[in-house]
Amino acid sequence: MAKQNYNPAEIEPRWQAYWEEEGVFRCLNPGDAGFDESRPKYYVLDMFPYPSGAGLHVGHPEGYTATDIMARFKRMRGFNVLHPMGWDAFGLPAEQHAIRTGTHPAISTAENINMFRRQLKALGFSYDWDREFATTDEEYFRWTQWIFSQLYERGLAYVSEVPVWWCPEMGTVLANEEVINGRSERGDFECERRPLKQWMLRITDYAERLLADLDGLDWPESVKTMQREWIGKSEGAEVSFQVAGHQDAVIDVFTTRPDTLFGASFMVLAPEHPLVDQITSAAQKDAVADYKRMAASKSELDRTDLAREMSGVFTGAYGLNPLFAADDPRAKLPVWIADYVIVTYGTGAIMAVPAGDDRDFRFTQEFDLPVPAIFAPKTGDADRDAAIAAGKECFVGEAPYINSSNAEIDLTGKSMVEAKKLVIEYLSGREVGKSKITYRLRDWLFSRQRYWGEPFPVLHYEDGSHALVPDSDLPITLPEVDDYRPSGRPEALLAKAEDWVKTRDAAGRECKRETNTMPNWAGSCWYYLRFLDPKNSQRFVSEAAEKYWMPVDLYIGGVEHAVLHLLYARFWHKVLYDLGQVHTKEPFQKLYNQGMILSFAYEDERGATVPVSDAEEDGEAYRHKKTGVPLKQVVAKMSKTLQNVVNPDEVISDYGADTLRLYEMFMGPLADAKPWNTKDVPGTHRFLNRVWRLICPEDSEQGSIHAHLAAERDSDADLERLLHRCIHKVAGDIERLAFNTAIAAMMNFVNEATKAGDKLSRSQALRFVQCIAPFAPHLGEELWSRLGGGEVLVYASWPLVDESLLQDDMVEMAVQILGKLRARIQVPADAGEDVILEMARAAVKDQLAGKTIRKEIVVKGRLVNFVAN
RNA sequence: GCGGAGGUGGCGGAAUCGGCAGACGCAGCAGACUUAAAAUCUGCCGGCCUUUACAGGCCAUGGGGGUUCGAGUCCCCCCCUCCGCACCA
Repeated sequence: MAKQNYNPAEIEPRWQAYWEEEGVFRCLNPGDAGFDESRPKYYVLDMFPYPSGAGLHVGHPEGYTATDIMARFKRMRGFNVLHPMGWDAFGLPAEQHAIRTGTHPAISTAENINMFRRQLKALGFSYDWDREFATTDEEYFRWTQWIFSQLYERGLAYVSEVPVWWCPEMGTVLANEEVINGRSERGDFECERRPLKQWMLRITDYAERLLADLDGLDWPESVKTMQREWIGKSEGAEVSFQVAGHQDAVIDVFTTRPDTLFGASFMVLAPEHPLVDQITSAAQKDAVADYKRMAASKSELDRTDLAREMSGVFTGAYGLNPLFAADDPRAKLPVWIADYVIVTYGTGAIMAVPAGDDRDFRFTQEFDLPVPAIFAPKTGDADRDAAIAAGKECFVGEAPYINSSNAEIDLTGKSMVEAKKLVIEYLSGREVGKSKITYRLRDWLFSRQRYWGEPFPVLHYEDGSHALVPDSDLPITLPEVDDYRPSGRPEALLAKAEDWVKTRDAAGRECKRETNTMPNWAGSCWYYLRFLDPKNSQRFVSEAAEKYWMPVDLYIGGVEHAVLHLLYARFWHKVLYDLGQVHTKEPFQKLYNQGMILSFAYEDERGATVPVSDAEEDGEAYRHKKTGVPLKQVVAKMSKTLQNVVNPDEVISDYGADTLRLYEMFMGPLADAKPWNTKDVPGTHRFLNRVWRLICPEDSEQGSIHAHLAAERDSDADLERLLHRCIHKVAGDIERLAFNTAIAAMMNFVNEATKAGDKLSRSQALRFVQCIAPFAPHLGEELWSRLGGGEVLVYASWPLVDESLLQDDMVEMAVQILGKLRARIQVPADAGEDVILEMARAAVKDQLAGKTIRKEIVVKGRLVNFVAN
């Protein structure tokens, strides 16, 4: 028999095979034979990956290890745990690969999934693989199409011709959320606005609920803030302005500050505003046309550049302030067009109040327009106050009103809230205004012109009408095409499949299939529901499974999905809730974002990147191995260009999966970004080795353990105390996702147990092994089995903690004088204040000599502080 | 500009409720074992100063002020880093 030490390459595949063969992680549903409904449930979910051709990188196992520890811990705590994994497999990369190689996306996707599955299994994650599916499976996207039909029937899906983002490089349109500063979020390609006929989803109908329901969620505040900002609710008023000399023209504006209407001195329309041509005077016609042309040619980036100067042109028309009579000189407001007003927000027109708005004020400075003062603030800066009251500076906020009255209302002395109310009441009474809520959120542009996505279950007729494909005909599958290359025109790729497009409806009428496909986000909008009941052919999920498992108790993934995926999924979920298909208003009760794993990279003096393999440490500095030039160490995202990518397969082959899992959890807090340090990995591996040697003799025969662990005997009291503390600390830390400190606690125990030699008892060894098993499950099972722990460790219940053992009989306390440490004393844990004080005084007798004690502070178990001088 | 998170040894980080700053790990130093090395084990390991030693003192959590017997933690001002939003009326 071969002698062996800790050998992950041998034990890890063995236990993985065992788990799989025995179906250890199979998770039962209500109604299944053997399902125990007395146990509480726990649904712990990873954001499922897009299976790219590059395989797993070290960022993936970070979140996956965290959820796996939680899943394993909750199982040991007696929960029914649902911990599934699947594939977000529609998307552009597979299609681009197809363009390059001619391989059908379905084939490369299947290959990538196989690679990902193999890599994930090598990490020992406790997924119920029986529930695995890909969004590209017909039996899955059948229901994605079905949900679309539900949206359609509720009037939440519609076709509209609106200006949308078209990305020529990707050959598709994109949603607002996918375009940042006029460039695509994926790939960073230039995009342009084009009016195109597209499918839209009415997410704006849910804006208020998407906003309000954030409050009840246990999510990172930063993500909630991002969603709130994206929804962008603002409360104010809509005000209608007559246009002098144009009976049929009314300019509606949206304002959050109706109380400043008395200070309106001009108006601004977006250059694209539909009224511009109608109201422009003959004299201004050319100037306006020129300006419109200029604004249209500007890229989105130029238009949103804050630093640039304000531009605009007078239209020659005048709006009339509804607070004043038409012949009152204060009523007449020149109407300008300017590109600082954007057509897609509010009504695309504003009333300009330079005394109360910084942008409007800057505009008056640019074009030398008057600034009627409406505020007289007391900011404490007398010069500034005077300038504001004189209309020489603007003031944004709440301040006492001046010059704000007409024959019927007077804002003098009113608060902002009162003033807003007064003005809105005045306007409503005359039907020239009303209170109004505006959202920044736009409807979701839901169609793409690409191949590798879900087809729409929609038929088009010659007369321009369209209808849904009946549910019984779902799924609509993708046709075969020869050529995946985009045409360069905004035209759907599926249009090339003419035989597929031309079809007949159930009644035999000729019609054409919708040729757009759904965006990548569609599949991830409801996958968490399908995991509950993935094989159901009658419903997208059974009622019983949905009622039992929802909501997701813990959802871990990257912060990059803060707005897109998480907002879209919440929207669909709420629609399903309204349809009575799910019973919770929100899908994800607790959300947690893991931080990005960064890596060191090296730059020479010119800032050029040097491959990590060419850098060497030279004392405190770094230099190039070959040329010797000094290098600077930087922390950066892992990338091919920086040549600092760490490959998880290599880490596993060098140290094993347990070491990789443990290292990623030990690096630092889960939520933080942190650099991968190759030199630290052996440290965690050493720790696992120490755990091994604590239980197995060096060069042991297979399956052997230390002689003193072979039979049960009395446990050493000190070690028992340390063990209880360790178990308690680890359990608490897992609950709060503080895995780094949990590991530190286990290291402490192992250090102490190692020093204690053969005092460790079999029972203690078994309990410690249970404690470490969620982190290093293969090592855990192996040692559990060698110690004779019985059945598989996965379902052994978490060791009990005796609260009374968490504290020592004697505790060390600090003795301070004026807050400075002067001595330490050992006192019985249950000692009274008198006893403690007596011992403390004795301990610092010399330092107290000649001083008067003014006050004595005792914090039991911590310290004594003498206020003495 | 607005909003959010953060700044602690040579490095990653700990300090959960205002109570002994630096747990745990890495790197480093010294020693044991070894013919030697690796591996392993033990000890030391924030800075400055006093001291033969034992010990002891002072400073220290980005900077400055404050509250408190006591502040990494609370309050005010400032600096820096990262993230999000960005003419949103």
